[in-house]
Amino acid sequence: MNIGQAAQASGVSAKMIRYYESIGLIPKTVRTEAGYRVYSDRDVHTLRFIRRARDLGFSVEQIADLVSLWQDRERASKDVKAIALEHVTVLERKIRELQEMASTLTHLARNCHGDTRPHCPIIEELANDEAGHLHVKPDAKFGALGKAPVR
Amino acid sequence: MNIGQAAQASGVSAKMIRYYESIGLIPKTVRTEAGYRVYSDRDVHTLRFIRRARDLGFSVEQIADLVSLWQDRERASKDVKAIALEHVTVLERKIRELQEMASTLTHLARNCHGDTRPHCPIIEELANDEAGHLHVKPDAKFGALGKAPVR
DNA sequence: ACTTGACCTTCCCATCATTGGAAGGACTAA
DNA sequence: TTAGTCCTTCCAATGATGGGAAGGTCAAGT
Repeated sequence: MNIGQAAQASGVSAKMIRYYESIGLIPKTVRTEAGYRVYSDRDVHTLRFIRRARDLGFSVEQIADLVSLWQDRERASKDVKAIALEHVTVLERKIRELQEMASTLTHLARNCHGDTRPHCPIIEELANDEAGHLHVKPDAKFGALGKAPVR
Repeated sequence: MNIGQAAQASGVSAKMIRYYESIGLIPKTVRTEAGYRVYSDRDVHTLRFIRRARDLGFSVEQIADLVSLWQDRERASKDVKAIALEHVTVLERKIRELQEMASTLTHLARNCHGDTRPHCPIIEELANDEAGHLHVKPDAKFGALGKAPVR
């Protein structure tokens, strides 16, 4: 199977497969004489495992751990559980931050007429020198919405 | 006021002030003969406005809009409100995604003994060829947790 | 006057996951 | 043979930010 077919079958783009190989998340594949990468069903299985973990928001670093645990038949389930629960903690913190942002904005928007007049509490709050702070102080983990990498 | 003092007073790092200038979010400042940037209280006020908007998760692009609306005394409040509400929509979608990730993982972890035996539903779910999909399909806006840029 | 140390300048690099594209080789079907 | 699709590697960009180097400037203390 060539990389394109493996990509199709696993849901991981060919670009990302090469990238995962380059960073050592997956081992280097066998090549044809012409240099084409060749994938087995087993490789596709691994790629799907990786894609699902990405869908759950695990970082590549965490996925590397999960993959090796997956392939280790002697592993303790607590090792896997620990990674999962740690990730849940991070997810929940981020959820709280976003909820605070959303509720602050919703509150401000509710008090904004939204008409053609210039008065607007949203702008006024942002410009307010007194307040000095808003409800949310994002930690150094997640940035603005709308641009970050993905999947 | 030099850039360090402006940074202190506004809560925006000197690095970011120079960056914001380079991308045109804030205008080029006056310089001393030696080339030092000089800031007024008004500039600091603008920087604080920007920092608060960042704290609420607005992208630099959105902030550029907000800043120009802020400085336009004739602007209609609906223009500001529209930006805020659009952002709230994005925030809420992201919150939902993260909640689904967290609940899927929590569910799996609850069914994992977390002992020294190898049996682990978390790994099994990730490796499951049948399921083909998990609950969450992140959109192309936000990446894995734990690494993205910020504030 | 000279040194020290804190500040400033610009420039480049790294992050993280991902996409895009260019240039060129390989394969397949007509 | 040729067209078209696939593959290869390499380089660049994304967004917001931090880190650091190399060098200039300033203010205070000796």
